[in-house]
Amino acid sequence: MTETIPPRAPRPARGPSMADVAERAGVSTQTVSRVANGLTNVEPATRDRVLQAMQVLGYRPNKAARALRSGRFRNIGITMFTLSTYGNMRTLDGITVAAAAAGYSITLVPVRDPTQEAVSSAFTNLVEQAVDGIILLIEAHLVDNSEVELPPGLPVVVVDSGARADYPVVDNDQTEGARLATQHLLDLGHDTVWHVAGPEGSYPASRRHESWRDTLQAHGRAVPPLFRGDWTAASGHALGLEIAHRPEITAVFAANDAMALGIMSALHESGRRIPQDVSIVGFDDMAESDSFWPPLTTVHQDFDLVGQRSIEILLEEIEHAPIVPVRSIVPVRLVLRASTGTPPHAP
Amino acid sequence: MTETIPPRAPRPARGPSMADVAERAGVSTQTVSRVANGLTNVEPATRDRVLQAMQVLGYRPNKAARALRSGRFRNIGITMFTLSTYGNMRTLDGITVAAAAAGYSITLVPVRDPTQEAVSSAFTNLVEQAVDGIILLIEAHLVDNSEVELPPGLPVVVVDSGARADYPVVDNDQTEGARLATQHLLDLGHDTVWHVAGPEGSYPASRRHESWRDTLQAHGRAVPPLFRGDWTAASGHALGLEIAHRPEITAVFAANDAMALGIMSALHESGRRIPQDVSIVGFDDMAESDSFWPPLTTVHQDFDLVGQRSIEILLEEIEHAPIVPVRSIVPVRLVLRASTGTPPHAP
DNA sequence: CTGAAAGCGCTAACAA
DNA sequence: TTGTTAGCGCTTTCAG
Repeated sequence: MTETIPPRAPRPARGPSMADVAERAGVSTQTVSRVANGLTNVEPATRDRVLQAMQVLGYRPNKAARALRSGRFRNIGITMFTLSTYGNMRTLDGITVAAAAAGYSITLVPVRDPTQEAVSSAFTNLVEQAVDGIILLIEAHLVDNSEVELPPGLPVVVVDSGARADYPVVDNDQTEGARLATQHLLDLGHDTVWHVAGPEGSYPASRRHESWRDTLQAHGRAVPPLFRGDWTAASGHALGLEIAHRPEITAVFAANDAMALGIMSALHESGRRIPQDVSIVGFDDMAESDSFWPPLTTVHQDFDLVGQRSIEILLEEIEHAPIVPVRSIVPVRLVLRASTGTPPHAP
Repeated sequence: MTETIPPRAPRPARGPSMADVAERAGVSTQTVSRVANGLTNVEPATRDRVLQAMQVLGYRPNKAARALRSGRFRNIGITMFTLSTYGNMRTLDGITVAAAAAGYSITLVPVRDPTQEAVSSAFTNLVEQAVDGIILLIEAHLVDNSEVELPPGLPVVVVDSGARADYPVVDNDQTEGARLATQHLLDLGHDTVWHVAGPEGSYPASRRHESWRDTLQAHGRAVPPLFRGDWTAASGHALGLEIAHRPEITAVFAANDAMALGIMSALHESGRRIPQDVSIVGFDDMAESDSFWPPLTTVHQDFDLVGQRSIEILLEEIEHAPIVPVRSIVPVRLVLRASTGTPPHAP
């Protein structure tokens, strides 16, 4: 469907420079620089001539040269796995908006796989970008692994991969979230709670898993075997088919909303009622969760705040201080909707 | 929850330069440059000494200086509204991956509102970024408006805002998608099809709307009044409540999956059955649509391909040709699932 | 295989 | 208010 593009002469590599503008306006480059930077000590008449020359020539400042002089790029690098999960996408959104408000732009460096090699190579890549600081949003244990060398010499903030003590970290309160979810189901009268976890190697998945287990143990409840998903609704659906066959399962805590959706779909298919037969709690509070059927009880994460905090800490580092191991935990809350209820009577 | 960060001495602005490495290795900066760029004409022993010096000093190349010399940044700017819609997010993902494969990184410049001012100011911002080209992903009529000056002097590709003839455009086949959706419902035997549209000012929303209308007219069917949503599931839910009260509505084409989800949720709430009472078709084919209840019949968009095409065309422009008004339409397809069926018998 | 020189576009510091 | 000088870190060109 793409029409072919005829080959052409290469476009000229460079646009007009300050020198060109200066020549056309009959002033020095310095004066052009002053105008470009909005300094006031320029005769209005001169300024106008310069402005006009810029206009005519289509001048735009060369950021590379500026950065070369100043040593600053006003740009922040972000490493992340492809934006395929809701949480990552929303966090990126929050970071981008907060950065823009502070006058910084964002450079994305994707990581293909969660392998140590891919991560290390992304770090190398990142360090060679024109960035003043780095946000790591890869939510993998790998980051936690001290074998992985974090990018050196640059301010770094780690999001959602929290155990490293040597770097500042911003993290949702995974532990509290999973506790709230599990506790809620126990409070409704369920004997125990089953868990559909996120993939191995994911830091948030592990934290939610551990907190679910700890909460059950704290109440002296049996800890059922784990269901292992991969964050997708499809994986939730597959596991949900299994869950539907087991009448002893009356309460499920899914590690994210997409998997919860898949589970609910499998339960519907199998003729099991929600929440009369099985109660479900998710994690994320996607914009759509309120429109799931039934509306999903879930743990709300404040992604915008995560983004804001990350930028705040990173800019502090960039502009004032060397790396400081701050640890910022963003609170979560349980949103009660219709997917949870009291357990069915014993058969 | 954030521990306070004590004020510190500002971090040193610059890291070690090539000159530092050269001095430590006892060679010229030129040799260091050769090693840094992986050129082969360096004695292995020399190379090793240089590499070691880099290691010790923690050298990283200064991209600004490099860009200043080469006139190229290997960086692409993207303007978009905050990533709150599925389609935008997936397209960004596709673009990022395709760009990374070509050795380019991505700089994000968010646009707050769909006002002419905000868009223009984002363009200005973008032009001053260190980018070699620009992708406009703001899917608004504004872009189409020739009053809005597109960023001058830089290669540009416009995604999903297609009527401008003066710039290359990549667009999903909105028209064909809406036609497929509407036709499918008519083929099932529905007298007519109602439409829940996206927000005014959105280019894809308009195209889907027009194509829905045209398809009905081509079949000599009544064109019912429009329902107007804003892409969110919440807006779909609100309109769905109204739809549920109208037994004459048996077939609905929603302009995206999120709104379709909201509509379905409202229908469930109101005790209307899908598809026995009302059939629904969406647009997007979100990863989750297959797990909606019932699984959603929808129009699949190939976002990865959109990303690939955009990058392909933009790089062609950057590396070879001046701006060429290519127009690339990415095909869509209808995915049949369980939310559509024959109309109910007349009462 | 290695080095010296020049200059990319810009701005800080100084001079006029 | 305006101009001159120098140099940020790197790579291209030309010599050795």
